[in-house]
Amino acid sequence: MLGEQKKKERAIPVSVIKRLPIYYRYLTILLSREVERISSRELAAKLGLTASQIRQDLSYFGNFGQRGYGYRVKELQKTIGEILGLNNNMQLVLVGAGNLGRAIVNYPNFSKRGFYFKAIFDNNEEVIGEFIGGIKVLHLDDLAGYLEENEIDIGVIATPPEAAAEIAHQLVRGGVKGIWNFAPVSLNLDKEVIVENVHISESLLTLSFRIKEKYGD
Amino acid sequence: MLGEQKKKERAIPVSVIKRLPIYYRYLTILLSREVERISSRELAAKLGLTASQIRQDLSYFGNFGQRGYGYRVKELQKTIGEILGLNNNMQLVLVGAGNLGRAIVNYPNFSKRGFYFKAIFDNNEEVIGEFIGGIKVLHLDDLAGYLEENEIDIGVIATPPEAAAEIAHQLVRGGVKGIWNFAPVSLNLDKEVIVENVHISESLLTLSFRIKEKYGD
DNA sequence: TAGATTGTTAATCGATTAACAATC
DNA sequence: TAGATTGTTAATCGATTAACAATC
Repeated sequence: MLGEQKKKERAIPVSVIKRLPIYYRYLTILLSREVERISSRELAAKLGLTASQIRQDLSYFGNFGQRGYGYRVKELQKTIGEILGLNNNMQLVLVGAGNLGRAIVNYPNFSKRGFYFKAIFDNNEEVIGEFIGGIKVLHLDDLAGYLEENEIDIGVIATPPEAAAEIAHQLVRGGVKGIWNFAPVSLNLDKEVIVENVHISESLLTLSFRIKEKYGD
Repeated sequence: MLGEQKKKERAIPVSVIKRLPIYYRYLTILLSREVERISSRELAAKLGLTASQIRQDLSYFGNFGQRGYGYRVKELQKTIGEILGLNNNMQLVLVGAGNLGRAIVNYPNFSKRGFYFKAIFDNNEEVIGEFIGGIKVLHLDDLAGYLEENEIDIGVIATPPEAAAEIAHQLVRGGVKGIWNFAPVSLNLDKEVIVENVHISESLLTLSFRIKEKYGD
């Protein structure tokens, strides 16, 4: 395909990477509505961005548009999916079978996008043996052994903060490529491992600040 | 206090606001360890930032440090808490009593930081009447009426994406100041309302991209 | 063709980093 | 005082926006 050959070798800024999932989600919706084409201007209006920014972002990966026409939704959605690695069949384990862990495992469309939960671990005897999203909960003590015997790409941490550091180390020793961390701690890990943090409560504090700023003290 | 008088009138960049909760969390940990002082250099090392950046950030709000000494942990923690509005007693309602909603309501320390969940709404007859975190689940149909009779600051949306837009509108009509949105949709709302999105799955796609980028296709 | 919209270069804007005088 | 570290200004870096030739 034309786009791939023209792919630039400049490094992709994090800010661009973070917008790709936003594009992907909206294009998927457009696709389900059988919309065939969309211009950078329309897309920008819907997502609260600028047309320039979208064209600039996409240009990092190739030429997907057609001058005078816009972008073909189906093609662009597929290509962004490929850029994001959604066809790479990632194997995941979850540690922490509380409400948050359950919410994550039961999140729809993960398997459709190539993310497969293979095992769940917890240290609470009461939940061990239980099935969540069709997956049996194993004892946390079996995590290291499990990781030795199975090739896992991503470890998901949904435990209380006290437990997170030790679990992260086990995951790293077990050879995961990335950690998706929901525990409210800064994991100081080897730079080799890619860590994506979701610090839920921090965004509530940000919201609180913005409300205070606007409505006064 | 000295700091407050010197407060600058320049607008606070979003990037700075987003780091305040990070500082706050770590200072709270230091405080629990009875650490008395910390320098911008030490703080930077722990949080993966630069000392310059931290000093620059804090200077938006006043002069909290002491030259040659650093920052008093207790004072700085308290001050950042005030900046974030953690003493403002925010009233919240949650819509959506699934796993994610339960995880949010049961998140520790919210009430300690001034966030109070007052009511929970769902449309699933099976959960209505149930108590979650000590709060009774009411029927979604009662949301509008509840908001009329109670002054709520923040509405939390933890529903499937299809329901989110309509609920957001009800929350806005009901007079909330901010929306904390966990549903994977872009809410196109009146600019008056402050929206903070937590799009969990998008960060998994970002992680996937980074893994793919590093380990090849 | 005429109109529309991309892809890309250049200009602007904003955020981070460096440097250092002020000062505890 | 001497050493340390802030607060702040200036320099750098990076990201966004504007502009427009290329072209469908």
